[in-house]
This record gives sequence, structure tokens and C-alpha cells, in this order.
Amino acid sequence: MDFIIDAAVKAIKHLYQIDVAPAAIGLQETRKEFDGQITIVTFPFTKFSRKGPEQTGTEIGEYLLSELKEVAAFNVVKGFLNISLNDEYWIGQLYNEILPDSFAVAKPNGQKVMVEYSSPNTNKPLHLGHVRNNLLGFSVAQILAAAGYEVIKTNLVNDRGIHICKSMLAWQKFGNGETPESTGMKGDHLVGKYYVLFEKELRVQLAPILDRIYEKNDLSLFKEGQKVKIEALLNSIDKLKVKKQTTPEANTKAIDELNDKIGADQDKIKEIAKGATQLMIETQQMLQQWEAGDAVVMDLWRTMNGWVYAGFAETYKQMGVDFDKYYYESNTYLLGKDIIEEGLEKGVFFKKEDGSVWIDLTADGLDEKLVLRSDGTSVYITQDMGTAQLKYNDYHMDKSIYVVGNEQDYHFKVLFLILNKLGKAGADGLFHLSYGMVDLPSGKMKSREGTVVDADDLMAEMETTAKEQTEAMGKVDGFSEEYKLQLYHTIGMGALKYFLLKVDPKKRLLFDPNESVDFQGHTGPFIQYTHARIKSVLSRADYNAGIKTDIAALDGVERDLIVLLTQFPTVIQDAANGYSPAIVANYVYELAKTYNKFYHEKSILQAEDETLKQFRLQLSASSAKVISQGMALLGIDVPERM
RNA sequence: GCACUCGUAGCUCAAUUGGAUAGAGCGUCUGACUACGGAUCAGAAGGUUAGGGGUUCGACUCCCUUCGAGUGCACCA
Repeated sequence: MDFIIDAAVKAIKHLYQIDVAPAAIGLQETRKEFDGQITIVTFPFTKFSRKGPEQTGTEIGEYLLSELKEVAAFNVVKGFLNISLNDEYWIGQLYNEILPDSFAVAKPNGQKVMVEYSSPNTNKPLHLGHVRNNLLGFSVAQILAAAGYEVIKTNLVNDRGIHICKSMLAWQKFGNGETPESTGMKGDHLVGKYYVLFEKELRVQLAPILDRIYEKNDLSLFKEGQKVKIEALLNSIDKLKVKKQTTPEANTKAIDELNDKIGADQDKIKEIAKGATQLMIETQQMLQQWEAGDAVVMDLWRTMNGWVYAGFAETYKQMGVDFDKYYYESNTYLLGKDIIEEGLEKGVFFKKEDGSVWIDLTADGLDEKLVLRSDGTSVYITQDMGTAQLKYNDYHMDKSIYVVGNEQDYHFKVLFLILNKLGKAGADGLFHLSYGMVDLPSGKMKSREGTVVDADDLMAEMETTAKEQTEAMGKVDGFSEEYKLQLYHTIGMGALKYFLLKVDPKKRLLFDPNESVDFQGHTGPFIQYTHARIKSVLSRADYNAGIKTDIAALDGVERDLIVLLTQFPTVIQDAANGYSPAIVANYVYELAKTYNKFYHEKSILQAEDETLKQFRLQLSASSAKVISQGMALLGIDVPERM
């Protein structure tokens, strides 16, 4: 559409003697209720023309009509100049742009981008939240690649730390030597089982300790500093309880708030008290042994992580995601200390009396943030600084995307700010793709309350539902068993992936496990069905992509379809710029819907003459191609038959 | 308490980043060719865009404010 923008710039120069930037010409699609395909908003130019928006629009319109052979007509409604391009132009678009294999294949833009996603902990299986993360990360990587970037997909595996030790300890104590082989369980689920067992046992051990705190006021188990904290919390709780009693019962809101605060304080006490359980003491010891490289612990760690990796590999395969590079925290958790030195020298960080190192971000509207403990060990953000440096050293990428939930917004704000202040190469290209949590109707998923939706279970259920739906429609007669299995997977995953990706990543997402994901309407299977139907028509016809037919005029739906198809490359760029698969998802749906309308209104195989038939076949084939490519950007396959 | 994010039809989501009479799907109701696949298509009903104020030729979009929801505020990761 650049030629219209250029012409509009010339029109304004010619008519009003003003130079406007091409970007100032806001082209948009003409809304369905008006004639035309392209619209220019003329309000911004009235200050140059010193005329009303209608007259300005008319003047520009007349200029375009006389200067551009592609412009067939125009009309002006208020400040909107609606332009109709002639059918010859649109038909030319189909043959010269859309039909060739080069359509929507971006030239390499010479830029490298890293997309880090998934990044699981190795102590339990993946759940629905991870599914959103994985699908988003994979799709964004596909979109960026289609937009011309060289993409590196990475997975930063959190394979060490206290949570893995919990699973390890529980297995040691209660496992009786169980293995994935001996139980037939998937490795990640087996390890997760022991994590749950750990938490269960921990609660048992915690009860008497809490009893001593609340009932007997006995704090002898705790160190001085902890005692002070607990006493302060107990005090706070007492005050809140008094306040609660003096609050009228009718004021339910105030009561709820007080209860929340009491609950929060009690949780804090619980956290401290956990540290006094035998189980946590042993877990801490195990972590120290791990850090010291104790042979037995290391061996167990390697074994159990191995189980988990085998399990994850299966889940990733089902999900259809993959990675170019794995980073492991066991290798990176000590990184970042040299950056601390560097920051101190540059005066970006400062050291407190106890030896801890901080950065003052109050000038940027944030807080003071600890970057190194007083004992000289790293914290989370120290590692991340080091890992960012490591990644950059490995790839020298222009951009680096972190696909991480929005609960870590603050962390990444701080991390990027620090790297910027340190003047690190690549710091400008850092981006946190922050996505919303997946909520259940009951609220947030909580592993402790057993309300998590397991990724493997979910995918299996989707396949089962796909099978039931397909069989109920009696459409699988004559399909081989092998093809059917493949098909159920394609449809089930298509429904799930589309459901999760059609929503703007930033927004939180509601998932109701009791209400199965739809297969009709604005869904993946709807789009897959459209594709299969086109393929069915094509296979019945002697379709030839090469023949250029001589169509004189287009009908409304046909033109709409071509207009939509021409937008595909722009959609890819927009989605890449916004890191949003939702843009692609909504576009492909719009395309499928428009195709279905065309399909119902126009006969293809029984077209009036052979020329028209070939043309409609070409239009159909183009639609199938774009649907298939668009869905591939979402990581969704489209079947030939379903 | 402080900070950030969000609030659009009964439900789940759009709205070309400040543009036209706010659009889809599900659900509800009505209808569709003896032709290419009915997981489809056509139509109806459904809205004070949470409330109020402001900026603008123009506001779902930007600013202020009230209400409501979520998240974050560890020498955890």
C-alpha cells in the first residue's frame, strides 16, 4: 500500500504546499458498511488545507483518482476518504503476490533474537501455566523467524536448589528405591509425587511446632532473630484480633480485610516455623552437601533430574515445542559475581557495612535492591545478571526475550535497569514478555491445594474429546487407524493451543476444566475444518496453480478474500513487533470465516465457466496456504482431512 | 501501607494503538441450496465500554478520581 501513501503525500504537497511524513498518512481498512478497501483519515490535514474534512477528503480523493490508475473510485464520509482500487489491481495481487511461493516469506533482516521460555523447575511436572508459557514462547519464536529474524530458542532449566532437595530427601526417606521403570510412572510425575509427599510430611511435623508457638508461647526452638520476628507477628495478630472484635459484624468488608491480614501474618510465622522442622533441617543440609559436591547427593540429584528430563522431553514432544539451547542453573548459579565487582568499580553498586552489596534505584522510582548477600553469596538477580552476560557472550544477539509470568514484572524491571546502568552490550534489546496468569473458576492454581491442571492430563483429555467429537460426527470412515490417532492429536492440540493463544498474552486467562474447550465457532478446529474442506475441493478438481486466468471483475466476497490475503505479511510484522500470537490467531480466524462465506455464496466446481472455476480454485488454494502458514506460526497443524 | 496490571453483551474474547453506528464466538431464538464436507452459512435479541470528571474535531484507548479484581513489595528462587 506504499504507493497510496506516496501518492497521498504528493497530493498534500500539491494541494496545500505542505510536506508530511509518510507515517502521518494513517491508512486503515475500510469498514464493511462503506464502499472501498482503503481509508485515509483526513482530520489531521484540515489544518493544512484550512478547509473542512469533507472538502479536504474530496480534494485528495480527486488527486488520487487522476494520478493513480489503480484507483477506481472514492467516496467521502465525514473525515474519512474511502478509496476503491479496481479489480485489475486486486486480481494482480493474487497472481503476482499471493500465489507465488515467495508470499509472506520475509527476507532475513540480519538481526538475531533469543527467546527464552519454558524454564521449568525439575521437582514437579508441568501444569497449565507452563503450557501457556511454552505455547507463547514457541509461537513468538516462529513469528519472529517469519518476520525475518534469526531466532535462538532457549530453555533455562532450574535444576538446583531447595525445591529439588525436597523431592530428593522425600524419595530417600520414603521411596523404597522406586524408579520410573519399576512403577511405570513418567519420570517427572514420579519426582513430583515425592515433592507432594515432602509437603505432606512437612505439615505433620509443623503442627506440634505451631502448637508450641500459639498455645504454649514456647519459642525456645528458635534463634534470637527469629524469636523477635515471631513475637512481633504474634503481637500484630493480637492487635488485629482486637480490632476485629470491635468492628461491627455488618461491616463484612473490613472484617474480610482484617482476616486477610491475620492470615498473612500467620503464614509468615508458618514460614519461620517450617525451618525448625526436622525435615527442613535435613533439606538444608542436603543443599549444603550438594553445593559441596557430596558424591552421594550428586549422584541422587543426577538420577532424579534424569527422570524428570525424560518426562519433560515427552511433554515437550506432545506439545510440539523445542529448543536450540539449554542452560542449566547448576552451571549458572555462581555467575554474576564478577559483574558485582564491575558495578562497584563503576559506582553503580555500593557496599554496606556488613559487606552486602546494593543498588539504589530510588531515583528511578524503585527501591534499594540487594545484589549480593553479606556472606558474599549470590541472590536470584545476581545469577540473572550473570546469565544475561553468558547468553550475550554466546550469541551476541540484538534482542533477548524472556517469556515469564507477570508476577515477575518487578524483578525484570530491576534486572534490565541494572544491566542498562552497567552499560552492558545488548541491554537495550532486553524484553520481558510478561503474560497473565491462567486462572481457574475457583481462582489461581495452587499446587498445595491440588488445584493444578496437569499438562499431560490436559493434553490427553483434549485428544479424547477430539476423538469423541469426531466419531460422533461419523467422519472417520475409511481413515486408517494410524491417521485417526494422528488426527485426534492434531485436533485436540489445535483446540487447546488456539484457545490459549487467541487471547492477548498480557491478559489473564480463564480456563474452566469442567467446560471442555470448544470445537465450534472461534476455535482451532473451526479453522482446521476450513482448511480440510478446501483441500477436499482441490483434490476433486484438476487445479492448476500456474494458469493465469482472465477474470474481468470480482464479486464482493472474492474481493474481500483477496484483500484479507494481502494483509498476511503485515500481520506477521505486527505480531512480531508486538510479540503477540493473538494477532495472528485472530487474523487466521477472520480469514477462515471469510472463506467459509465465499464457499457458501459461490460455487467452485460448478462455476459458470472454466476460467472462473480456475480462478476460484486458485483463490481457495491461496486461502488454504495462508491458513496453514498462519496456524504454523501458532504451532498448530492443519489436517488434509478431518 | 506502597507500587504495578486489569475492568468491554449473560459467558469467553476483539476493536488497525486516538477515528466512522464498539465487533466476533458460545449460549438463547429463527432460518438455509436434492451442488463442491452442516465442526458450515444467513438473520434476531443482547452495551451508559465499572462509576464520575477532564483533554480533543473525535476517547474503550490519554490524564485525574472513586469503586472492584489480581500481582508484587525476602540477605527465597
